[in-house]
Amino acid sequence: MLEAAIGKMRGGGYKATPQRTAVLRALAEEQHQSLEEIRARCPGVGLVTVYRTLDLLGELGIVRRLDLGDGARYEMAEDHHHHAICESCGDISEFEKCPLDPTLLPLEASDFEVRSHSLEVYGRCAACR
Amino acid sequence: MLEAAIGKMRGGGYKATPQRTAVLRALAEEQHQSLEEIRARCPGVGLVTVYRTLDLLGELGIVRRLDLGDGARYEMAEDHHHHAICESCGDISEFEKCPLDPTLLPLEASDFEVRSHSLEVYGRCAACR
DNA sequence: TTACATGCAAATGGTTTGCAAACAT
DNA sequence: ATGTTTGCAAACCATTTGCATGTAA
Repeated sequence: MLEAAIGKMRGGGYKATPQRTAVLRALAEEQHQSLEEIRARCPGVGLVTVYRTLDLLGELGIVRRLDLGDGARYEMAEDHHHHAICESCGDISEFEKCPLDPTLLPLEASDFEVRSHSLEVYGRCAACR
Repeated sequence: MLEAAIGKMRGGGYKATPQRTAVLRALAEEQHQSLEEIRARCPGVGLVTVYRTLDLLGELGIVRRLDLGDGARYEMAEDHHHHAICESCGDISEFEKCPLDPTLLPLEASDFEVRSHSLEVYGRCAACR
């Protein structure tokens, strides 16, 4: 899992430094973390380096950056899932099953080449109803 | 269209000032505009007021704030549509038809009450292929 | 060895806040 | 009259950049 990411980095001509792998490990521990959450998981790594590493990993397609209303969040791109955001308490949960019906995608017909997608569902969670 | 939004504002105990309606009119002119684009459409309104108005309209559920990778963008919440973002040139296009298959939504079964959703498709547009 | 990576401090830029003047009801 | 809204300037805070030092390959 991390091996693949490290391989991608090396393949791109980038060095697999301790800081970069530390950030990677932090990312693997939990979905959609904020920068501070990530940073808390790799205390030895400087703030600027975390930013630059996330940037690099983003370009390599290893991490995905998202903004669900509060600030920026990051997650491993590989594990495809979607978000359910409670508008009342702000809790974010995930679900794996993708309710997209590909035959209903109008882009199939057009010249747009679909590479990935992102789906967020907003509403109220069980606790807030 | 704007009438409904104005009514909602008044209903919430807020005044429908010229500045606020100017921002509303600006929003109605085009989808997913950046703050500066909105501002260009209502030159007389102060920067801070635009921010505060967008904030207010957001709370009232009239506008939706989104972040597609570049900064924040805003659009009228009422017109439900989705985004196709070209990863190469950054162009954003919309499509109306919603490819969501509601029966595949796993949340239906759980206690999460779905109010709205947001879908973005990433890939390459016709011009960039 | 050597080009790449790190980290501090400082710069930046979008967004928010304090406060006094203008306004709607 | 009274409470709301506006707008400037200043404060704020997340993110980026310059540059000297450290390090992976």
